[in-house]
Amino acid sequence: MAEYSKDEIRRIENKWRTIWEDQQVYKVENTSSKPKYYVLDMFPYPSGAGLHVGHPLGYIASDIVARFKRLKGYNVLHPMGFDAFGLPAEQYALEHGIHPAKSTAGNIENFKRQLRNIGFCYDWSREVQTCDPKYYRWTQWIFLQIFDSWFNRSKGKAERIAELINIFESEGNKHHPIPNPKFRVQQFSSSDWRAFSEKEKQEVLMEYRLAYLAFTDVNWCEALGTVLANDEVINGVSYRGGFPVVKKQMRQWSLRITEYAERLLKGLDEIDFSDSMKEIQRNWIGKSVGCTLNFKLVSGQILTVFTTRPDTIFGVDFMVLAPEHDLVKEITTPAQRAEVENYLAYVAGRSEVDRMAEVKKITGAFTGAFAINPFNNREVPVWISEYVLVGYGTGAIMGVPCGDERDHKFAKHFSIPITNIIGSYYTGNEANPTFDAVLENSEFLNGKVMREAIDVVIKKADELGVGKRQVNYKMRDAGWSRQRYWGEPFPVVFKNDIPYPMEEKDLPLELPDTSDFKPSGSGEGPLANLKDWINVEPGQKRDSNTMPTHAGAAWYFLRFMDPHNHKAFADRNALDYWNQVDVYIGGSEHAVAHLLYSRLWVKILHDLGYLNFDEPFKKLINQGKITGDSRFVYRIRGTSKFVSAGLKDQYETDPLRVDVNIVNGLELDTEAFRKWKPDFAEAEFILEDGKYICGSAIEKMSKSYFNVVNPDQIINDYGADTLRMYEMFLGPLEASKPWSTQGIDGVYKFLRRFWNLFHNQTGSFRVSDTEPTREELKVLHKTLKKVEHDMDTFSFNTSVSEFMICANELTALKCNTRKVLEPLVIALSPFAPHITEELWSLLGHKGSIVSASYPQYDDQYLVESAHNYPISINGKVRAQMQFALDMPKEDIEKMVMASEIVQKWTEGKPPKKVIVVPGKIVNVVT
RNA sequence: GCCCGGGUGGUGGAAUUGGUAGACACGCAGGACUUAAAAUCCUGUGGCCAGUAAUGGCUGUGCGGGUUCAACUCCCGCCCCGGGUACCA
Repeated sequence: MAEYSKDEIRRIENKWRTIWEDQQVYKVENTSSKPKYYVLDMFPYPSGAGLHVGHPLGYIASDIVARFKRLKGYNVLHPMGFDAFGLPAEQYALEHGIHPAKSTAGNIENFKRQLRNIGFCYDWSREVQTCDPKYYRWTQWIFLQIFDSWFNRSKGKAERIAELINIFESEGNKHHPIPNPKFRVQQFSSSDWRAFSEKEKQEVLMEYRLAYLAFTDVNWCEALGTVLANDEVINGVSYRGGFPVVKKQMRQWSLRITEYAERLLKGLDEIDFSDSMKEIQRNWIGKSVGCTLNFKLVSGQILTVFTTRPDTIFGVDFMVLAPEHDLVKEITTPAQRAEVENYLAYVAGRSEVDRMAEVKKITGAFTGAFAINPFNNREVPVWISEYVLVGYGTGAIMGVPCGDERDHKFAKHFSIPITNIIGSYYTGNEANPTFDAVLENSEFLNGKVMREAIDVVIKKADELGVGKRQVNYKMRDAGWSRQRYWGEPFPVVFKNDIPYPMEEKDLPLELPDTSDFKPSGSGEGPLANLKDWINVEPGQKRDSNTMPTHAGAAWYFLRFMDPHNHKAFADRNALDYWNQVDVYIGGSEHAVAHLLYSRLWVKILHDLGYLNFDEPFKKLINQGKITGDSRFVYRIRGTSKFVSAGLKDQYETDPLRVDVNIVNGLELDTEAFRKWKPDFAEAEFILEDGKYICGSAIEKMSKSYFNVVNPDQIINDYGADTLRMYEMFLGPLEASKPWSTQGIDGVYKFLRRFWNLFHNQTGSFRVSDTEPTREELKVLHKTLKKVEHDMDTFSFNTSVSEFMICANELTALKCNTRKVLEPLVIALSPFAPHITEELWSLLGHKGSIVSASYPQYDDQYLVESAHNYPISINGKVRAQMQFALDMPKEDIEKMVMASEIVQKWTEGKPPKKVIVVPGKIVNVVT
């Protein structure tokens, strides 16, 4: 009947895609007697460029897991949606005048078409789009819940603002100090609280809210007209477009993620993320344990520093304040005023980029003030320098040049004398941050090892009342306002400059339709241009900003559980049933932002009682990037002659990227090249060995590098099953690798060979009902065991190899018995769903293979026949030696040797079994 | 600089986590089929040496040491590549 040809593949794949859709084969219910399993992909941002072969890598892996788990009897949630708000659509609108809603919808359609072609088992009835008002109604609702909560430090969890108000009314804030030490009110009693005006009360509450409005230093990007999050700024420029970014004070929404720093850190121990991912998050949170120390200044003020190394207290030779530190103006002596002001002017004139570029540059100014070391009353000079940051710790440090590299350079540069407290550990040339030195010149610490002295000093400081234990975090609160149009509006109304939450019944606050997306420029968002919308009624205004894309993405995995609910973000039963995402697959580029915000939102929702879990993702897999493999041609300067790569050094050439699709390996299709662009129609070539050889480079896959390979093309040439298996075959899921079609034929040949097992030479379907031989069963069970094992470790590349071996062996055995082939069809179906559906129906089954159950392997077929020999130790049979049947006789001596060795090392612990192959002990089971 | 990964044939990559390194696939070479080519199938394929041959020997997992009966795997030192981070006290 049919050969596994291009036409047949197309017929089979189209047929099954249609059946899957028409019969809603992948629809999943929220109620089931089966155990649940939740497999999730990081939903894509639907860019205009469409999918390239790099995108589906993770989707294919998760699809395999989802199909496998389904066959294993789980009720599997495997949804897909779109992270559809975002900057690129808005930039596109500014440049082309096409409304983001329109371009986004078009892009989503294209993505869905491409995804459909790969044969994923998504339950599309659960699709969500973050820009859909029915969706972002709940993004806004959750935001309001966060707005309506505060972090109770004594309980370590979020609570409702109403509870905080109760506390204030009964006891003021003595047990719950204001998180911000600079707020104008710090302590208030219950009667103070009652005496506050409404505005004052709201201002105080704002200092506690987990979503709050405050003047903060933000990353302002003039070119984009918006504020960027820290993770959207790379090396001082915007991650999109590479525009300069400056610090600016603006009234912004922020999420008080810092309150959750400790729980976010602790939670990492309970979830299965890769070491590198956990490490990135830990670094981002940046916990450091140390203490504060108070230095009295000669002029009377108290200067508090934070240090992780109180053990070096006797090595303090100077103090440094951040230039922006509050004390600077106050303590500067008249003699130093000019120098300090000069320096402040210099610092103010430096942009983020300058500072980034010149991190190593040493600058500073002496204030003229002196601080008194509380432990030995030594007076040390107080300096200011930009290497001390206002935002971290107390904005001031104690300088210990012998132990800290930056302090050392600073001391050398300004000729400050250096005290050595670590003896020979300090050479005089560079600082040594060791913990192991025995302290010298350190009075009561002399003779102590540094790491042990830390606690001694903290205790002593506490006794003397000059310091206390302190934990600091690098992480900042998350800026949550964007001066953009294409995002979720904030569901609040300002009255008297105080934001009040909108009522739930009035949600969603829909994004107004407009064609004016231009930022207002002043720092207000484009929504400020829409006066009717902004001004609700006299004295009542809306927020002109919108939320960042992270908002919609911070909880979408919850919405998938119950996507059409009008009454809640998801029904409680559905949330309890689906619970955590069992496996989350996506790129490591979301290591900090998305994954931290998702974890934060889930923790808050958990604290407020909406969820019974407080980590969203049980296991995270980071699929590697598939990089592009670019090709270059070399044009001789000023001509239209192109020289082959091996000869290019003989000429003066310019490299040009050429479309990878007209290069075969490294050999350029010169005809196709002439047709590629009109400029090259007249191209001439200098060949080597009759071929034009291109240069190559591995770089990211990008349209502008002409190295994009579109999956549609591969599917057209080989079919989706080949694409799926080939992407898995390419290498370990988590490894990055360049895309290359070298080898795709091997996968294609495997599928054809597999197909041919079921067909005779003329292409007719022919499967026998004869009993399988032991050898055939061995091949079957070996494959089933290997593949099932690989599922646990996500080693799909070796599974594909195993299937290839299996097909080769069964072909050699001329196996065509149903009892072997049918289980294999099921086992292969997660990898190659189309071909297996077709074979499944040819085998006479009605309905989709998804309702089949996964075959269990049986170890009895895998046991090797072997000779068992007893080993006597001290006259008693203590162990069995197992030998392969075909072991030659001359290896007997080696056996004896081996058993002697065994006796030698198992004193008292005789092994149960020793497995030997010629000349070697393979395994000793004790 | 610091913190994570990683380095295995011509290529992508296997190796049950300390047990016959190089599975599987690509590529290449040879053969079969064909008038020919493509496709397909079969055989060989880390390197060096010996042998007509079957085969045998040596060597071999970035470099240098070490532990072990046994090391790609563990330990110490170094080199290189990829990712994260960047004055965080």
